[in-house]
Amino acid sequence: MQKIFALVDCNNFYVSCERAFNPGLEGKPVIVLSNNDGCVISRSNEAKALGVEMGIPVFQCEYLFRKHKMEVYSSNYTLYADMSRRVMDTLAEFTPEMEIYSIDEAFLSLAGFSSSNLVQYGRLIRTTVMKWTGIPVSIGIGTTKTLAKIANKIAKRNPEYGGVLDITGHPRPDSLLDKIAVSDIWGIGRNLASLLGRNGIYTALQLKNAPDAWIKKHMSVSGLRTAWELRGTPCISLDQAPISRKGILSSRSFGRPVETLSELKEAIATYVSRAAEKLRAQESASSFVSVFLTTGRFKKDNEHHTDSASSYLPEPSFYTPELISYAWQNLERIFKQGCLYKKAGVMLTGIVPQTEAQLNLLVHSRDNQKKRSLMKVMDCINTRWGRDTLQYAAAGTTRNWKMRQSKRSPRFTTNWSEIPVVKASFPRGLST
DNA sequence: TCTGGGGTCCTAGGACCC
DNA sequence: TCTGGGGTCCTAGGACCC
Repeated sequence: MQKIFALVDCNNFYVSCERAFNPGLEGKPVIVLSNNDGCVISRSNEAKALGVEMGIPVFQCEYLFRKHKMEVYSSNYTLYADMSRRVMDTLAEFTPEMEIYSIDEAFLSLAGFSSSNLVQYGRLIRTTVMKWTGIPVSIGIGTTKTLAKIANKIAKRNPEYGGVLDITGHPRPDSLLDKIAVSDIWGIGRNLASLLGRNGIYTALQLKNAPDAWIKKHMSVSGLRTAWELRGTPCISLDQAPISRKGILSSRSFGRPVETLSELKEAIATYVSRAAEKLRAQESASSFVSVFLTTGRFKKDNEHHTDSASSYLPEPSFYTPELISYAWQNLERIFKQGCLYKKAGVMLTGIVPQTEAQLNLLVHSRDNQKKRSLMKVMDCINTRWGRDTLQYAAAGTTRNWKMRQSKRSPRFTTNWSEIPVVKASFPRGLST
């Protein structure tokens, strides 16, 4: 059966989440910042038009924020993750097969749907998501994921498509590919785009028609897959299986430089707890724990200092206290007195399913069942009542090294005390 | 002064095996 | 002087994605 993919992508997702709860932001330039209020990571169309670039550091564009009275928000991932879940739940109503590709994107399989009605169906999806969640989306449809991605991009840029474009059903798809720069193709980043440019290949159409041997030689098999996908041959399949991560990283920049070991220990314990929660959520255990510290990427070379240390566990573990103690040992090995650290992180690798963990003949601990129960109770309480309802003393209580988040909106949908308040005025006689 | 936080996949090269 | 022909596994680094 002919494959048909739809890529549904939320427009300016984080900004749209803020707008869903604050309609006053509609029509205004709105910006959402990265963690630690460092960079711009989401912009409304109005903000884009005023010249705020994606990924730009805040200190380089604050003058624009002030000049145009932009609405600026810290990121509120609790809210965005919950809104994402609502959008994905809605999309799942429209197809039996779908892949959640990122927090704001999903691929839907529309194989078997009548090809003459695809655009209409896309419009129905679009209006439903808007109605049920308040989030605007764009939809691109094609016979491969790469073509669906391109169709989505075109739909988003050209309002005349009404937010939905089926590139495969278009009378002259090549005329569309001719207008797409190679750098706009999924899988072609800055480096490959410049390599292609040096070889006279500037558009998606040119890449589609380039010889396989040349592509393979210069862009490896991934490049070849992209070219084939442009030609309509699916090489990248829909990945429905819930992902089991091969490495789990938890790291943050500090709100201010940190130089004491005790504060670093708090931070590392905090990051281990986060990483271990993710580990248990996928029912895995980790056998290798790494810790890194850095004084920041933007220092001059002689002032810049980054170090990391790792250790094998005697046997794979999902037990936070144990992981913290190994992480601390690593931390102590790399900590240097007098360094002003800007960021630290913990990486868990060597990940295996809990049921397949290779036990150690010599040190096997007998109370795994107890540890499992304890972790389960903690995870349940923290899921039910909010993150860190129960936390490790090792993670500290003041945490004044925490990242800056000076302009975060309320967690409208996940926290009872931050739920939106509706001010209603009732006609006389109806109020109780 | 101020610059996010996650991930994946591929290749090359070295160590080692028979 | 001449020096095989396969493999595997691991790591580092580079490319990409959101």
